[in-house]
Amino acid sequence: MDYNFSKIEKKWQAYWKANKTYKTENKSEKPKYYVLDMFPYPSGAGLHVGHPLGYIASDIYTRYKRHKGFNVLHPMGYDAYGLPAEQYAIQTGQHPAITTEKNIARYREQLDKIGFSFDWDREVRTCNPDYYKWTQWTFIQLFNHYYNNKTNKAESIAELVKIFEKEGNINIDANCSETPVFTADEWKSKSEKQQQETLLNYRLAYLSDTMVNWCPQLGTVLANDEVVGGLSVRGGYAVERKSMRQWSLRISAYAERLLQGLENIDWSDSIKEIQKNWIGKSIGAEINFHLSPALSKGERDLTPTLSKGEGVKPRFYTTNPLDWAALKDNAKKMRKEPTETENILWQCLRGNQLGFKIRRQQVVSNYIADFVCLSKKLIIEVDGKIHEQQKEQDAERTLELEKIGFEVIRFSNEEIIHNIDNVIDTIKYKLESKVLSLGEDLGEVSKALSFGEDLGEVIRIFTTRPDTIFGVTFMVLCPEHEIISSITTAEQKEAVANYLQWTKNRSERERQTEVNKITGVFTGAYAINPLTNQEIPIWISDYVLAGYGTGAIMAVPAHDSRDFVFARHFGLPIPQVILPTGEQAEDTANWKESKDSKEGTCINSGFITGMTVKDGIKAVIDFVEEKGIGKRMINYRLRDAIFSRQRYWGEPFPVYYKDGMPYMLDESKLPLELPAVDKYLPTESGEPPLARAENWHTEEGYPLECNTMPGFAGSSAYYLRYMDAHNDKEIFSKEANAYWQNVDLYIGGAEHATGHLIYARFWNKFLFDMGLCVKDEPFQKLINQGMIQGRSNFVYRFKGSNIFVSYNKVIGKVQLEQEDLERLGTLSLGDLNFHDSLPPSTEFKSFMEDKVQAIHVDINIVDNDILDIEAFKKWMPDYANAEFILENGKYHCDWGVEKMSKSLYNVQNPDDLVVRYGADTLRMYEMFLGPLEQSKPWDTKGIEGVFRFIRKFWKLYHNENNDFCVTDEKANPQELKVLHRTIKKIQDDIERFSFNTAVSTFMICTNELTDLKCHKREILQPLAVLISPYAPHLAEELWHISGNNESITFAAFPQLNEAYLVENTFNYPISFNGKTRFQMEFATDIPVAEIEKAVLAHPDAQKWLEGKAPKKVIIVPKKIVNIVI
RNA sequence: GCCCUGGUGGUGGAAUUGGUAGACACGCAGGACUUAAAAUCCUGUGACCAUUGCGGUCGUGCGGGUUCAAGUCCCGCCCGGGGUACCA
Repeated sequence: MDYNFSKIEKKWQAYWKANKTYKTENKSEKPKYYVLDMFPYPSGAGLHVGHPLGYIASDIYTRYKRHKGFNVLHPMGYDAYGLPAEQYAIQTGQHPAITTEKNIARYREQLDKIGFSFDWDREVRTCNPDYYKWTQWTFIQLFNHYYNNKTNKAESIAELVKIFEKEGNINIDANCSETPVFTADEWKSKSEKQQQETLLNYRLAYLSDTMVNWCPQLGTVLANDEVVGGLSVRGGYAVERKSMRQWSLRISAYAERLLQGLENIDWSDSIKEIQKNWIGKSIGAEINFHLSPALSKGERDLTPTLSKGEGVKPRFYTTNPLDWAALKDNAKKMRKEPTETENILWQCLRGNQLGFKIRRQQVVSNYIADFVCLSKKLIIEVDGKIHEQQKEQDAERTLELEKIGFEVIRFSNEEIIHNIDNVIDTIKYKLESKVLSLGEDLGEVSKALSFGEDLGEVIRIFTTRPDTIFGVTFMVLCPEHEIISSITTAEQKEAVANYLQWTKNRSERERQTEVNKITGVFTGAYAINPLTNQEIPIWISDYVLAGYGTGAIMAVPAHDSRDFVFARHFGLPIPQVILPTGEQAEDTANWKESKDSKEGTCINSGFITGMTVKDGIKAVIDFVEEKGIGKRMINYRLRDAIFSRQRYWGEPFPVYYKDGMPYMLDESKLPLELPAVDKYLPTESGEPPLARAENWHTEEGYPLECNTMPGFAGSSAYYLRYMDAHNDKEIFSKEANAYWQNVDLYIGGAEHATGHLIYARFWNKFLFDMGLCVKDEPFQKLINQGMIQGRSNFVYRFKGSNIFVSYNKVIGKVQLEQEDLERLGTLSLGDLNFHDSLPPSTEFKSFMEDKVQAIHVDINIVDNDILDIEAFKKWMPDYANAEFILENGKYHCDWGVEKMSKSLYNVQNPDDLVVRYGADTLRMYEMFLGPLEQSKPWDTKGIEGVFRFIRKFWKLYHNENNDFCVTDEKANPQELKVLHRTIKKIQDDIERFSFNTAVSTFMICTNELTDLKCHKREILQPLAVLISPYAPHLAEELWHISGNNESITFAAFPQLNEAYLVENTFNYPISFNGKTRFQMEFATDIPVAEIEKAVLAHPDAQKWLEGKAPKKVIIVPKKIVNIVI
């Protein structure tokens, strides 16, 4: 053969290996460039053609950058921990390390055959103790740090402890679990255990009881990104919610920085969007809704029934939450520091002395009454000296209080000091004689009923739409909400208990799949809308999630679809409060769904009526902040990452337990190696496999952690370790990191958007905070290669027979012959006359669809959609006696694009293709398929074209006898133009990662040079460098036989000389009203006016003008001439 | 549902800034070479009309719009792929 690719490729692969051509140094005069691939999990199946797609692209870019004079770091390694190897170990008893080792060897062999320029000296394997030592080390650092909101970075726990010792935690603003305020003294009086417990609230790696995704089949918990639709991503097993004591990483502390960081990195919009959604920032407000007082705990029996007594439902309270919030501090202060006269009077009134319960400094409406008897609605005011100055205000106040049914009596300071007995008598008389009208009577209130104060029982809700607060008609709590037990009324107790039980037993999957099922229960309690003072019923439903916001919502049925269906189902009112732009208010009874409009005007909304949604939101938040009943709040959906796995094949935690508290091993004890176990299964008591290990404790005898780390632990900082892969003193040296900085180009699948790509950014930001790495984003540019889909082939079999019919006869494109019909005689084909009904009719097609069955057929026995009938018969025993109805003597298959999968018989293995066409052809073909980022079907038939091209390229350098024939003859301008046009285009294309068009460019260039019969060194030597990133073996061979002794790897990229590209003439398309009609060639420097003259004079132009004068002539130099008629 | 993407011949795709739509390749058809096959080379290949020749009409998912000019920009839909989901 002319071009012996297998000999050439083996030769140069051996050369590169022997000469360590791709070994990269950490010190160089050259500028650095870091190209990284997402390292693979070495599965037993080996690589398929989808795998190397990204590796080829990154390898091309790497080689290109080397030609451009960069020192390029391009490493590879293995994400070696993982479930498949462990599952295999459980089944076979073989240690997962052995399986992994074997799979890695296979991967390496496959990778080597494709000619990648990885620096294998830097290889990492996450399961290697030298590597996971630093995973463990980083975990210790996470444990020893907390997130300081004031400085917005991670800081040392040791420093935090110092602050606790000095001033407690009052001044600490940390991103931590909920922790009560304590003083320095309180801190010091805590036991060691208590202190450790408190510190766990702060640590970035912390142990806590968490609701986790427990997967019984896998016997482990899973992170949120490992669960989709209630099923595990690996294996598709059911996942349930369960509370377990687990390690978590406080990634939520970094939510804002993870979000902001997206602004400055060059990633695709779609992947940024996925991360933004995953982080899920929502800006809104937390607002306190007070419980309706009469239903506060323990006082239900004392319920006042001021208004129409509807059973136990109260309709009265002395003030509203707003005023209470505003005045409570004053009231309390005034109680503590009474004036002299107030005190004298109080001593006579207190403790039921008069037979009536009197309270002092009670908030009534928006005033603080000095004394009040609620059961008789009597207020007693003591007027000090200032009364003289504010008589008017006091009169007004009296009037207001009378309006709401109170009587006010006043005494002066003098009266009380000099005539206290008289004052008491007056009061007593008033109280005894006062008779309230029916329904107004508050009844006898014997126990202390501090209305205002007990309004302090609040439920905090989170909303992003505070502007809709006037449309709230009920509140919904998540079933886990802790307040439920204390607010549920006796009547509702049973119903609530039943509902809570039901939700508990409902699986996460059921909950998610039965979204349309509306369920809920009324607690019997009411809350007060702080803006309207209306009471709203409090419901419980599992459509409110415990993990988000406060686990409680204010329901706005008119403007939230979930609240809407809930309100409809339970018959709750639906008032409209937002008018979407351009709409009229309507009766919500006629609505089919809510109007969740983000734009519009507030209506029926008190003081925000008429405002836009945007202004309304601001106004309400300002209002609640001012009143101290709510505040601006930002919520993130991002949850802390659960970091424990109850599995064997993962990094052991460097953790031991003392007195039930976790402690970190000393760094000198690292790595803590994975111990041997007898079985890779949980123990009988349900402990993780590590509990089976012997001597799994420290030298002092403290037990070691039995969980292992999850898959993302080892992949979160591997890009940093590559910089200094063999450093046994530190995770990487400062110098190495200072030189390599971060990854310039990262290529990998988009499926890691919410897993690895978030965790790695978090991990990196933490190391950045520690001052270990210099960049706070790990991956500057990210490209997600598209999936390579499979192209499946189908054959059609007549149902109930073993007769296969060729594709075009199924769709009716080719007629069924008389003999075909005879062969099908036993299979009734009905009345259709096929000879007359052709060409294909939909009728025919649907008829046939009913008669035949599509069967997947192995793509390896199909060539160009033509089935190899003999191979098919041998393929499966069932088909040994298959009969065929052919077209033109061939069996044509149908085809379709599906995912690449063994079960669909459409898997392509790169090794076969390398054997048949060579690595260079495979590399170029994978690029030629289409844009890197786009998903596309793998179709082998196109590979022939690339193979032809490569041989044609080879022939530029060789004559008919396959002898090297490059000459030193001077190149002519035409040849130089071809070369430099190619240089320009190839460079442009690589820079914008458009590898498919680059391959086309090589083809065009080769076709042109072939036509020119060009065999000149001046052209062909630079051309070899140009193609070297794509077809490195071919290029290396041509480079050497052209007389070079060094590897082509570091040859300078050909310099573009624009001078060769200058065109003297341009062939103008002449268009009329935008439609191109003919062409005319003009010199590029000719004046526009002359072009116009010449064009209009052209006979063809005259034809199109039809004698009319052109309205306008547009001439864009070197682009187009357009004549408007 | 929401968000992101994409939709161009029989197929993969090209058209980078609004300026000749379909480059390049596959496939297909015809031809050359050959005893034959493979390989190689040449010609044609968006659809429709015309075909003796010149040629003409339509055409980038659909419907509008902006412009001298739209695959490309704007508005409204339809369909495929991916992400996400009671996230308030």
